[in-house]
Amino acid sequence: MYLELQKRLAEHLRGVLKAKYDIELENIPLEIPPELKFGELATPVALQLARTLRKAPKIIAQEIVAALGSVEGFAGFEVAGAGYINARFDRGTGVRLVVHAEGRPPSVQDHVLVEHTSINPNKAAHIGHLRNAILGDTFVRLLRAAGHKVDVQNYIDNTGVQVADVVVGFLHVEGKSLGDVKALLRDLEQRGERIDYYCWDLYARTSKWYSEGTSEETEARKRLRYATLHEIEQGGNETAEVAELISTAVLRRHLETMLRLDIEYDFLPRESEILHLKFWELAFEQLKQTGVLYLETEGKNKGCWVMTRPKSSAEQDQNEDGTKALDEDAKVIVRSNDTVTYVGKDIAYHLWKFGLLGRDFGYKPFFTYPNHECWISTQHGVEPHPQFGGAQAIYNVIDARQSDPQANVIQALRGMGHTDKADHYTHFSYEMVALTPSYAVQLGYQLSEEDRAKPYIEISGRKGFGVKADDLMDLMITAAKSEVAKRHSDWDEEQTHAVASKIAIGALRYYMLRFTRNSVIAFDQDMALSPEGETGPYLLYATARIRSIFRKAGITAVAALEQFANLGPEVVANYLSGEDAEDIWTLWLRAGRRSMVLDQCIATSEPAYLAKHAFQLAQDFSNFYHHHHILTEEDPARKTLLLATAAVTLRELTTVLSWLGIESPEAM
RNA sequence: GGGCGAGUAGCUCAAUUGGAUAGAGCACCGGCCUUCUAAGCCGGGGGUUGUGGGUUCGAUCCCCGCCUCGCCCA
Repeated sequence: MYLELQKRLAEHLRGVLKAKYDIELENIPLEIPPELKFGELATPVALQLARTLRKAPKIIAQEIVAALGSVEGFAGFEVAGAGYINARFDRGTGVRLVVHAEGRPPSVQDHVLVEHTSINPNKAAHIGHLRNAILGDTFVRLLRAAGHKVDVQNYIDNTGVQVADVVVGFLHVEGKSLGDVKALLRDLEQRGERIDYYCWDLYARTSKWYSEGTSEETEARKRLRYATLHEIEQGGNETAEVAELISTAVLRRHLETMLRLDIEYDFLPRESEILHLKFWELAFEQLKQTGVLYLETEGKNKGCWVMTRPKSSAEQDQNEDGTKALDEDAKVIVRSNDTVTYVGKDIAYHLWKFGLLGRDFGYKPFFTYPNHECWISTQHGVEPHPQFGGAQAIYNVIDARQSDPQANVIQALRGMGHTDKADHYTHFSYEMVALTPSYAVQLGYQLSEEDRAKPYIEISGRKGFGVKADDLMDLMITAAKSEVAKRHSDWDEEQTHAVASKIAIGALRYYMLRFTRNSVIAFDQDMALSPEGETGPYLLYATARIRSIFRKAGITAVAALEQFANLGPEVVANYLSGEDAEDIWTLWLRAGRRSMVLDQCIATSEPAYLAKHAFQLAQDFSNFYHHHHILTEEDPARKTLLLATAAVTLRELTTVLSWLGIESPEAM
């Protein structure tokens, strides 16, 4: 409703400004007033024009209102304050728009690529990875809801130092052979144990092992580490085979972990193929040809291929004679020993994403979801396969610490002349997840006095503060279960577990989404699961209450809305006027804001606005619920309206929750 | 040293990207179950938006200086 009426009013205002003042304004500012008494939409446009028109804003506002006349869907306009124009919706029309028009048909059909999760496949996923995956998955749902065609990618760095470390652990700390590792994998499989958990511990032990012993030993271990990394990058040897086995097994576990949160992927591009298919060599040629990279001939970066960083002051780019000055601050892309940096490989990968590389991965199926297949990169793939890459816009869900390398890749694209692509490259950055001190204690960690006073405890492998994603979900489900069991002693184990899982996962997802991206989340299980406040359970409780009403009323929410559609608009408008109807109208207004909030979320890459919207909807409903008793309402027309209000709230809540990846239980 | 982000109520966070009296949640105090789920609702107190200037009809938001914190690069 809001989106339509907003557009309609903007059109009319544009027309008036053109006809009356010969002014063409591209963006007419339209906002939602702080209070309902100011109407449903307002514009400060008269304030804005006061200067150019050399008139008092109030006069301008009055002239605009007079020229507007009547606009369909609006009950009227008035001038308020210093020169605001407040618009009132026609409530009968508004309600009809909410009932019918809130399911906007998808219109855009561009190809968008979202990359998220991207966990190193060398140990179990932890709580920080959950924020990444939940943010990414939610944004994918939002893009799809808005009509975009989206491919979901999960980039796998299976040849990096992290994988090398765990391989060192298997081969040199534990002294296992390739055969032993194979046997271990079979063994774990049989016992139903998790390889990612096994690696979690082994990785910690290996990190410790590096720093132990005499200085000769630590030196030797360091060399071993890089030799192992090198062998993995090379491929075609036993070390690489161990890495492949382990990283693939851990990757499967990660996909299973994410599936618990209803998170799926379409394609898993791997670092190993980027290396073996020589993506970098192609990119290197393009970078040289476009002059983005140049060979440094002096200074500390002598012999390196470097890329100039953006300068704050452009002066220092050239010497007085016009030659290029020595730029010590340039970003090294190829080191003097001919090895390429991570950023270099990333540039190549992103050329592929935009379809600019001129080479493709091989593809094979890897993981089967109920409704589709997830593919993985390989050197020699199968035919036929779906088409990935070549996107018009990309979003990389990567934490804020990576903003510098991400900026480098964007800069390289721009330097190569792909400005349009660079403009559609979004580093979807987010801050870390930490723990509240009390939750860290609850998890069994020893905290110093100083730590207890902090707002949050940073998760650190070194300090030993880590929470595995699966453990966290298990803990939350257990906690939710005991709450459910308290209230529904008649439910069997299966039903209790199913409802508790929905509550726990919903609580987790909501907690990860309610904060804007660049705020640090101090995670606390009790806060996330709290039935009060801005939490998942509070939202789910609202849906459960509405469902309960319809069970008792003996009709479905859909039927209630159909019945309501038969009521005349005048009747509806009549019931929606007056003081005691304000909370009903507020709820309809809120329900009518969904598509507007969706647009805002996508424009700003900020899913938190929808999380907030859902909360406010639930809050408005709770207020409505306590003021109007639906089932005992004696006036049949009014009862129809009240039921429809509950129905539309349920529809909106469940729709928005599904976009947030949260499923609501029938009862709780 | 350079770059990015942040500083808002006792605490954790918002603020439709320059708009009306800066809003929520938690915590605290008081009230509400014989009626659709009290995992709820209603009411109350609580603010010099780090700081000093600037831009303008109007600044939490934009510009400049300073202070503090976090991260990245060197």
